[in-house]
Amino acid sequence: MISLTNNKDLKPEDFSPDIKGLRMTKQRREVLAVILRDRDHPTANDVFLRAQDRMPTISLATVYNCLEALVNHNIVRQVNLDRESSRYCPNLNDHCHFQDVTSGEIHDVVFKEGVKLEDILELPKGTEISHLDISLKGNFGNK
Amino acid sequence: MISLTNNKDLKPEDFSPDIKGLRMTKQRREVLAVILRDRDHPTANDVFLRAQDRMPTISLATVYNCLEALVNHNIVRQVNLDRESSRYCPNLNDHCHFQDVTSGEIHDVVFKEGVKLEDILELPKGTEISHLDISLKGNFGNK
DNA sequence: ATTTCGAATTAGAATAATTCCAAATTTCGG
DNA sequence: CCGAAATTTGGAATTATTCTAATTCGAAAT
Repeated sequence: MISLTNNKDLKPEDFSPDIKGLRMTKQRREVLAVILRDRDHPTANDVFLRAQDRMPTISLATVYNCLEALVNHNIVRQVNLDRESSRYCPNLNDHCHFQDVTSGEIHDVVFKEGVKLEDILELPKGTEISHLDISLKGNFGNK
Repeated sequence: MISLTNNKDLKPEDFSPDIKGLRMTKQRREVLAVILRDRDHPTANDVFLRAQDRMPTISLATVYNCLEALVNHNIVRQVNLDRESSRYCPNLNDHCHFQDVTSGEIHDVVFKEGVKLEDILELPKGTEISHLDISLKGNFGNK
């Protein structure tokens, strides 16, 4: 099994035919490879342009289809910041996103050890959280 | 001065000519009145439809313009959930948004007393947060 | 009151991201 | 290998939002 969180130099051929029950077509493999290669939170169009290098016939619609499939199967995360185009992120660990206002770059940010949402939010009894999205904007410190 | 956070029954005429340095035109007053009246996080189009009741000549473009002005002057907050249309919220206190998956309703949620972000996030030294957005989805408890 | 002039409003066109569609192709199970 | 089902494809359609250019408004100065 391939680690989905820590591979820098994968090639499309490296992926086994299926991942998490999702049929891995050539296109899906390539789209996933692009997202795993440059972990810079690309938009669908970014992914499209990069995928074209190795697969000149791929279409933008297919990239959208592939991204949707990958997101639905929890292989890739969709990141929405304000009204901008969606971006895609292969980091499946719990984390949130910090957009640096000067560089535009998006950084993954993790919670401190042991933090639980119930501890910080005033939620009525019986609330069940299925999705959580935290995004920040500002000047990202020297990492 | 009018409280912007706790008025249920305002009429457009109640607003003084300017709020926070923003010139209050008829349309801006009406748009603001709509948002203060029904605090259900309406979209721009919702606001447009409601504003038309009292002001049949108002245009959708104007509603967008007014909303932008109100948001830029921190009189109203813009709320973005996933890729859906923006919604607008007159609650200016620190809070986040919980969308109930069954009803679709959006609830304001506040932080527990004394919670600071620096306490819960692993941020590099020197980071300055200018904007923060937290949104949740799931089943909202019995409030 | 009237004039002036920048700001605001308006209707409609334009844009951009995303989704839809229908046809062609590929894949999988038998 | 065959047929059904899924996927890909290019282009059209959709939708939220922004832009544009013309008109109107409104406050301040005359």
